[in-house]
Amino acid sequence: MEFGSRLPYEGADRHVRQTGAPVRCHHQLPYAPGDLRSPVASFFCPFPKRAREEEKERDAPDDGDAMMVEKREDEMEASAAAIPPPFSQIPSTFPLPGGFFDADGGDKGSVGFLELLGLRDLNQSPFLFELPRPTSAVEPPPATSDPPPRLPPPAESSDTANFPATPSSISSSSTEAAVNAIKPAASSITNGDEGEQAKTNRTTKEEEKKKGQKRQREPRFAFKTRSEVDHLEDGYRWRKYGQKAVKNSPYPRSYYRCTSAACGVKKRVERSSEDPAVVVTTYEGQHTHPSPILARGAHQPLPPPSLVLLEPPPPPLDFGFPSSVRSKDVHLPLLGCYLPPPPLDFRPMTAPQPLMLTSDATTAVAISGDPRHGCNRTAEVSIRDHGLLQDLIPSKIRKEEEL
DNA sequence: CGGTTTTGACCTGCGC
DNA sequence: GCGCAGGTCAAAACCG
Repeated sequence: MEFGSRLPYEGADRHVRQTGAPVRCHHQLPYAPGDLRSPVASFFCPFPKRAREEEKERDAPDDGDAMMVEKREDEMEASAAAIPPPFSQIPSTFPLPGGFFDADGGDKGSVGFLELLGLRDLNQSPFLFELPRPTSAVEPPPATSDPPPRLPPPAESSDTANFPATPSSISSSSTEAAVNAIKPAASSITNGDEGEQAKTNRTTKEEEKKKGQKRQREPRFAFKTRSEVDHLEDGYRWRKYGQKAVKNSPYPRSYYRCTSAACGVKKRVERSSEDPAVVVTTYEGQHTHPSPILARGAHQPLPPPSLVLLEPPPPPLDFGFPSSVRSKDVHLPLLGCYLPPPPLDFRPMTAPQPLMLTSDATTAVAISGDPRHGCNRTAEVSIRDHGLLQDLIPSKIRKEEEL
């Protein structure tokens, strides 16, 4: 049996399976998307090992920190579950009850989302977003779920919706592979003729092969969430298209694809073998449409997506909500919105820039870095737009940075 | 009946 | 070249 899914996983996934409906929770949300209380634990960029290796090569040999990060990423990818130190270092502790939000179970005291982002201690903050996409796109970490106090909703989404259907965003230097990877998928869905599409896909790959080009995956980003629910609500509808047992892990990995036509976004969901309470979700690609849920879920005319996520205003962190809430319904603030934004002006970074956070084409935030590398960039926060970052970063901080 | 999930088979990349 | 593991396909089953 290839699918070891009938084990512990079953229970956790039941919520989704029983309904047969779109993987989406309809329960009362313990918090609104973007709410600080959301359980996102940590982010990491699981982009292709190879790419990372290449990047690593380019990286200065003396960049120990960077190396460590990469290694961890590898490990992470190897077993999506492993929560390597790097992440454990992340201010993963959310001031929430029952450690629900405690990404790594550590107890480092209360830490706000911003702090989580590394703003608390820019010089040391180890964590967060890594956008290793060497040449191109940056992975906008979805600030997902968590609570980014304010996530850029699909609205900015206009971003989301307007994102050049993917490929372009992937970029400049991004290889054709990336583009091809997306187009085929999108078209297949659109035509409803997956069979042909699949063939097309393969054909494309073969062509790439002939050309001697290596197939490149779409930029991906992942995050961990402590939740009982495997599939976290993120504002989009997903269709499960596969499940595989994961080596060295009792938990299977599920593969989902965005149900929207022409949207080739995929995501993988799996539980950490080390900590079953942790769900690792990896997104690949970017949505080419607005969140279907926001579009229809509201009872009232929806404000611009961005606004939607912004409200209700995150209440003071009152972590006293019922335990029943825990993990039952985990809604991620439209992660899709964070998917690879249009080509950013990210000059080829020599080394992985740990803590790179981007919300859209014009926003980039290096939350941390290696001081030795002039990563003063670290604390370098360049906010050029009014997207996610602005919501995430207090104006005060921004001003300071700008000065 | 349309959409989603399940799941065995198949494809692909990678390490040895 | 071979084997393994990850990823995807697609037919059948399932569900509302």
